[in-house]
Amino acid sequence: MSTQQRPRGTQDMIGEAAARFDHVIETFNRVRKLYGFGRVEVPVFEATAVFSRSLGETTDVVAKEMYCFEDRGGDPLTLRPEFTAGIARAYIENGWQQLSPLKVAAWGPLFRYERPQKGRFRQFHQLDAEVLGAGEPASDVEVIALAAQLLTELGVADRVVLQLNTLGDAETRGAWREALVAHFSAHLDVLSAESKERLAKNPLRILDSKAESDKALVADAPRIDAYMTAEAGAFFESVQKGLQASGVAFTRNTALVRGFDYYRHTAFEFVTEALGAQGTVIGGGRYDGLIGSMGGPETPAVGWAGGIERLAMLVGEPRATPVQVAVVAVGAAGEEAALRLLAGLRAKGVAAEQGWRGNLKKKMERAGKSGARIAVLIGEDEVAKGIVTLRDLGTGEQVLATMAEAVTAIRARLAGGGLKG
RNA sequence: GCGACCGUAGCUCAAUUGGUUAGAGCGCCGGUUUGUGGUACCGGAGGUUGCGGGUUCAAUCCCCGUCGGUCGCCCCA
Repeated sequence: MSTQQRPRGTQDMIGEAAARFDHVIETFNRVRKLYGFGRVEVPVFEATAVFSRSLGETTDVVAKEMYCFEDRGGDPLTLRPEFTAGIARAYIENGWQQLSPLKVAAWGPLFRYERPQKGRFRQFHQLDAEVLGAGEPASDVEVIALAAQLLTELGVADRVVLQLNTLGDAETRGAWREALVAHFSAHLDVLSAESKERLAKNPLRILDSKAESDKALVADAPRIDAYMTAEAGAFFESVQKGLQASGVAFTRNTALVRGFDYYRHTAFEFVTEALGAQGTVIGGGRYDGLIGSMGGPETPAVGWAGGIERLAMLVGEPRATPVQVAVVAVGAAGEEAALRLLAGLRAKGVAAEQGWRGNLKKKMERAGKSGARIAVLIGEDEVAKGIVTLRDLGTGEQVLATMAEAVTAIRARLAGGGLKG
């Protein structure tokens, strides 16, 4: 492995792993259309400032996790570490406020220079759904319901719980934050080293500290509910009612927070126990302050991102999607007829392939492994008589069909469940 | 960036206290069957034991470094 090795934290996938990955994306694309989310395409790299300004210069992501480079013209660029900043930039740059409320979805690779672990990679992939230009709590409900249905359709809902919290409006958040700083500052002696760090940079994060020594302090910490403005309280209430009406179960987690100041109101995470420390499979919230802080019009927005690798690890064996028909040319005599038949089948939407190599036995072996339900044999005899031999690979029974009607006969049999019929 | 554990055929794993030529199952290739797959039997290919250095008569095994993975911290999907 010393010669050519993939970069740390990247992955090569084939077979089942690739199929799981693909299954997550296909399910996402299907479900997001049910909610009227169109596709948005944004670049994989952006001017570095797009991320450093939106995420904040001092955050870990910007300070030590971004893949930054200069292109040949000397422009500072960065491989995207998240979707939201690029989408927000595009919204501002292209005047998409005219289209608001804008419901968009994306998926693709993201890059973070981190220490890899299970479910954590340097090139990883996320699903993303955003509503831009809507401040109504119903839009929060909609994006969360989309995520919930995605998890249900992936068959992982029973192993994932939705944790919900609110960060309030700017006034609420500010007052709560002040109270938290005061509370933790009064107990510096027992605060863990990590949390002292957080106190300066990101005090809300102390709430989900894993340090034993912090637990008691965190339990006593002021709760946001005591600082909630009437408006913020009503908003949160409305989101919760909406989720109930939508049939989406959730639990309140008062320690669930977002570090960036532009996050307001709703914060949520879909969490599993099955992936160790990387338990969050989908995380999101409302970020009403972001687009304004990036120099755009003040624009309310809410959205989420979900880790494709993490979801792929949770889904069961994806149902295989083998070809339906294996065409077997027996000797040189059948080769052209086999190609004609393959073209005819595929044109009619029947998944079909042929094994190119080996004698009949080998080709049949390959046909069996392909998972096809029907093998079609075409050799000298068939060509001479203008027929094909259909073999049911499940039962082994064989019938003949005319070459001219082969495609319809095969389709009928695939629909009918076998050669009989 | 910090701490701990791990690294043997494509995959999952063996290999006595350091001791001949590093084995097995699955998979792959070929044959038993010159127009018939899945089960069976026979055979074959495939390893610089991640890489580099050290200790030793002798290293898959002990030591150091490095690369990669895993688990946790930070942070986060």
